[in-house]
Amino acid sequence: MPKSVFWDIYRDIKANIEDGTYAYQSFLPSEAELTACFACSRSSVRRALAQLAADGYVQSQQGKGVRVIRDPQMETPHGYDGLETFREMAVRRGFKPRTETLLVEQVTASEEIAQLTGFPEGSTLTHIIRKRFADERAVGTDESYYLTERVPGLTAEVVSNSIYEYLENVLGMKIITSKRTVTVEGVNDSDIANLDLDGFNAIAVIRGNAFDVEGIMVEYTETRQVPGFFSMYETAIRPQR
Amino acid sequence: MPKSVFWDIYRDIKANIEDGTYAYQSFLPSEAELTACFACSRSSVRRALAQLAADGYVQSQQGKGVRVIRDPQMETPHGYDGLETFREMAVRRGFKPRTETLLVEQVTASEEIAQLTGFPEGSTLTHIIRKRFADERAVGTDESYYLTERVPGLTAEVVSNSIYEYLENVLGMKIITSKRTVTVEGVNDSDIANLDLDGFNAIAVIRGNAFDVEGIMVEYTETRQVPGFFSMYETAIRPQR
DNA sequence: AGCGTTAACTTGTTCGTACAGGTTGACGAA
DNA sequence: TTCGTCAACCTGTACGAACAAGTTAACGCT
Repeated sequence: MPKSVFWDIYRDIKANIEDGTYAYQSFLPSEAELTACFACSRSSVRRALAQLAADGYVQSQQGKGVRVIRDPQMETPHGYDGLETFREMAVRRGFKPRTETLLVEQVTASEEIAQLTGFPEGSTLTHIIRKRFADERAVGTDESYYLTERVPGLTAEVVSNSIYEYLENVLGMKIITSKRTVTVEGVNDSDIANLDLDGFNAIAVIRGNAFDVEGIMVEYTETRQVPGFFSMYETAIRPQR
Repeated sequence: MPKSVFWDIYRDIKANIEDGTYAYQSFLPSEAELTACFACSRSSVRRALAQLAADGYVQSQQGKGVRVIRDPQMETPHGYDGLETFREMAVRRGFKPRTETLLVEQVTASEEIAQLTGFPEGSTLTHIIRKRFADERAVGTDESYYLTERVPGLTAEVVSNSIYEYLENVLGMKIITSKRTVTVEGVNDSDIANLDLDGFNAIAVIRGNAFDVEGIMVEYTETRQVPGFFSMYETAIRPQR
């Protein structure tokens, strides 16, 4: 269900921060006041506040209160995972995005592929390579392996649109957890052959795994993006252990 | 206090995942069993599980259970914020780390600096520029502004060691929330002058703010690191709203 | 005036309970 | 056998209560 008490509170407070009702550096009403205001339990209020803190909107201090630490004028909104989609990035920067599918094939995971992707050796995988264009400039490549057993029907036609939408809307599958490693590396021969590097000789490399609702790893992706076409946002909270 | 029930449970389960007692893809004991096992309330167990999920160790599925989605053989451990410190990176890769302080000065925030850093115009700031060496190769620069009022005593001597340790141990200050943006950009004149780029013409740029216990922004940092000397790890969980 | 105590707030942690909702396998009717 | 029902598990959400611990300002004593 997309509705629950604490998410309503979360959205409400978040909106008030973004429109300036709760100003940057000011204190939110106390948990007791919010509890009364929303006519719910303190637990629900606290859960909403915890989510807001994880998203970098507020920070609470024992004995004092909960302070707004997000200035809507300064900060750009990002998706839940902080990683800007190629399409989002392109649109935001005023480029026309286009995706070209270079390869769609079924493979059996060799030891080498298993080592690279983390899939068990011998798995049947769908191997996909795509190229990203912004105003017809090749700015990135995307090489993915999907577990065919759980993600069937990935054809060239399907892949040319959004794979994410296919998973969500057609297969009714949801990605719950994603793990990613970001590095910056020198270009390789494929990059030189495939991308309009515009003279650059280093690129952003994002390698990641994705897990479905059952906790099965269904995707391994390696995305390589030209400088200027990669951006990532993150909020980190120091644990109190 | 660094000890509380749910952190104990968190650590215990985490250790069992990392040493293989709870195997990759297996289910944890049910919340009821864990509650009995740890002789505590279900709430505490659930809080520990929530933290483990946020850290990419487990994923729960309603009606079934909590599955281990971390393979200790595959994945490298990172700090709480996923961003590898320069020192950590150097040590891990077998390089000898060294930090050189290029500048320590007090400045008053001009409109330009205010715009860049997010500090209020007119604030007194400590401006620091440092250079990072790995085996005597200049692989990164670090330009920071600290709010002098809250972070006093930043001299060249102090800065040549770890600023973080100075904040924590000498000033007794803690950074609670950090916000960061990561991009890959073409090199500028300073990079060319200061760094041993080894032919590379693009670098990782990490811009970030840090907030202390009071929720006051006390630091703005821009870190620029040569390709091969930057790595970041992240786990993202899709919200269920 | 200066200073320590205290009372009244705040958030942090833990407990217990109840019910909603998803999953699975056992059971019985067709 | 086949299929639907249901009971017995599981996690998800929400409530309420109690106490610990940090902060602040008012108060009263010196």
